[in-house]
Amino acid sequence: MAARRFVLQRRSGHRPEVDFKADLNEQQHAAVTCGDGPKLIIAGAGTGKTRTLTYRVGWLLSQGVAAENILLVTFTNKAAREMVERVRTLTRVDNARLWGGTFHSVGARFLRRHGSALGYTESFSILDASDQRDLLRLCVTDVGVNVTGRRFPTPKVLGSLISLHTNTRVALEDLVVERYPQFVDWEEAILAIAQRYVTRKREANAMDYDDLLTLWLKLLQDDGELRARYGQRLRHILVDEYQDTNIVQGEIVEALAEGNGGNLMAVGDDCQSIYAFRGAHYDNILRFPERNPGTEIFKLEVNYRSTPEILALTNASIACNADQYQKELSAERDTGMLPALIPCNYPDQEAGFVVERILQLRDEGTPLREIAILYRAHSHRLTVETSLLRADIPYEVRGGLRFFEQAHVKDVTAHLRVVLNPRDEVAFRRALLLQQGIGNVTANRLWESLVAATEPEQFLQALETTDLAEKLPSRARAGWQSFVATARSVVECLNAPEAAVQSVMEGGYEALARVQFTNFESRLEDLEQLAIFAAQYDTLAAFLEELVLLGEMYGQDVKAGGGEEDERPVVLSTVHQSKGLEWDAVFFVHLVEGALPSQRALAERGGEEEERRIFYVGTTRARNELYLSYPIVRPGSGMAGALLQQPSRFLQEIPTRLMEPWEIFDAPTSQERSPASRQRPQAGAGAGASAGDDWDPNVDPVWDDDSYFD
DNA sequence: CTTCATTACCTTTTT
DNA sequence: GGTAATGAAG
Repeated sequence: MAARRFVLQRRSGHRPEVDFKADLNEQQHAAVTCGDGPKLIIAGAGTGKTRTLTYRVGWLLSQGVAAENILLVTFTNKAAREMVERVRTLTRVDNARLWGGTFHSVGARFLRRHGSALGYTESFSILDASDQRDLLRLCVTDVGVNVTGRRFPTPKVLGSLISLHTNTRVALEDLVVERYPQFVDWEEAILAIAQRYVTRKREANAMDYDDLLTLWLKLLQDDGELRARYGQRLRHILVDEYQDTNIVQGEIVEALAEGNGGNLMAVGDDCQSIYAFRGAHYDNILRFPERNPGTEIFKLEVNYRSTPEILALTNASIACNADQYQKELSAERDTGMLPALIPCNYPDQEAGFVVERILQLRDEGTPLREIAILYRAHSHRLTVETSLLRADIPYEVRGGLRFFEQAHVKDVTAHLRVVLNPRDEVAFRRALLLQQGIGNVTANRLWESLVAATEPEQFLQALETTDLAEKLPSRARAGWQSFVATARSVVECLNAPEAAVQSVMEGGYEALARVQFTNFESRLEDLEQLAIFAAQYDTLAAFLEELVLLGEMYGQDVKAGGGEEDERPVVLSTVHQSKGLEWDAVFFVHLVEGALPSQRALAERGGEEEERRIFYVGTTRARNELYLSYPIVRPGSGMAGALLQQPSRFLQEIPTRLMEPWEIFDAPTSQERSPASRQRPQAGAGAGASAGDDWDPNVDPVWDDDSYFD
């Protein structure tokens, strides 16, 4: 039979038609079209960093570089997706083969392929923070410290200690002395636990977040051939948000670049480095030129995002930091309103202001989705959230517990994990302990007498052939059988994640959830969502990996009713989570000493500078309007305990002409006229503040001369 | 051995 | 409002 010939066009070789000259300013164009070798792009806030990176990828493609020869590492998955999407629309090239993602997700991909050299199988588990705690708890038992009597660090503290140690390479002993001097007596035990933890992870065929980086680096360092192979393949390495990389990440990209002739482009803004707490290494960006000889530096200094007024304020603020690349951001946009400074008497008044002003903005035509409320720490959002709820303004909270990290989601996925990776003791125990009549001791016995297995079918066989069932105490038998039955049904679903989730639910978890949780309805809804989410994936393995590494779905997203039906809500977010985003109007709340800068951060080296950068990142999110507010009184519990707070030093150090002070007055409502219904926090006698209806002269800032803060 | 109740201690930021 | 350690009852 004669076949008809059908020629597929090679789309990846297709030359995109993009007018690089017209689309970019001079600085951007220079960075986008530069040649080979190490490059450092210092991109100020709002200067088109994403655009530049996107066009750089487009440029490389237009020069005939194949998509699979480009590695694009970004800080969040969201940034990665956005970037890939923008490249696609820009070049209309199929770039599915572009390697892109966070360090952790790229590391996981690498280790799935090459982890066997370190004794891992392809289906190793990834431990999140709570798995890490569970495993550490076992290690504490292993080491056999007597934790009664004297205080011993909790698994959580141990976890953060170990993590900081791996990410900063500071010796554990020193970290204990520096950060937890109260535990110096336990130094020996802590070291033993840390060692045990490493062993335990290997035995469990599991890696924590940090392993995804350190083991990746280890393979690259140990195996020159591998390094060369990846260098060959990844001809162009682009790293976003370089200021937030840590030592390990820095060495990973340098190791990769060693194999590709130093073709490494780092993009970032040292002024936006705000992740020191998890080991971000400021020197990575500051000393990049030293570490990579021949580095060409580009600066993007034209700000397209904010009004000149907002930019003047942010420039003035960040100028107070000494150690940085010199750059002067210039505004491109037309003039707008001065940033507003809003001193409030107490948190409720601050929240009232935010709500009232948001309603005005909405009336004036700013959609809610173009408004954000930012704060330093999650706890600062509470009063604002309550007021939004009362005013019926839809809002969305970014952050909090991630979807995957909620107990009920982890319970379900533990069943899937242990089937996929039968050496995962953490998952095994978690799933088994849910059963009635099985506790710690029984779970231990079962684990120990189980024939070691690495494959799902093998595991199932071990579960079924083992004569454990007869030896179990009678109260534990039903639970064990139920566990085995669920495992059996999950094994059937290795290529059907949705069905796997459902079989765990039907295998008894739904019934358990109804009994265990008071809010079981919303939890069951979550799990339905989980099943729907799972349906997108072909295999259990892919599903689980996406969940733990790309888990940007948040479970606590609160959406108040009201408003227009499909009106996208106001965003409430920590500054950290707002990184890379922008809004027309930004309310930066709770700007008091102790909150921003936070008390604890100030105790650390470089703490004040880091906090100032947080202030900088927050304020630079605003396009048109910026509202800086703070409550003066912190209400204590009841009548006593109220405290006066100082406005943040980051407000005080800004020249006053760069802000416009707003005065807040309470319009008495009918409710408030009746003295019995007053709900204001009462200030303590010693605080010198009272909470009457009238403007209190003790709290009222004085608006004369040049200072608002005397 | 398991399970449940009670207590103290938090809470900076996250892949 | 959440977690972790502890103790007592079944």
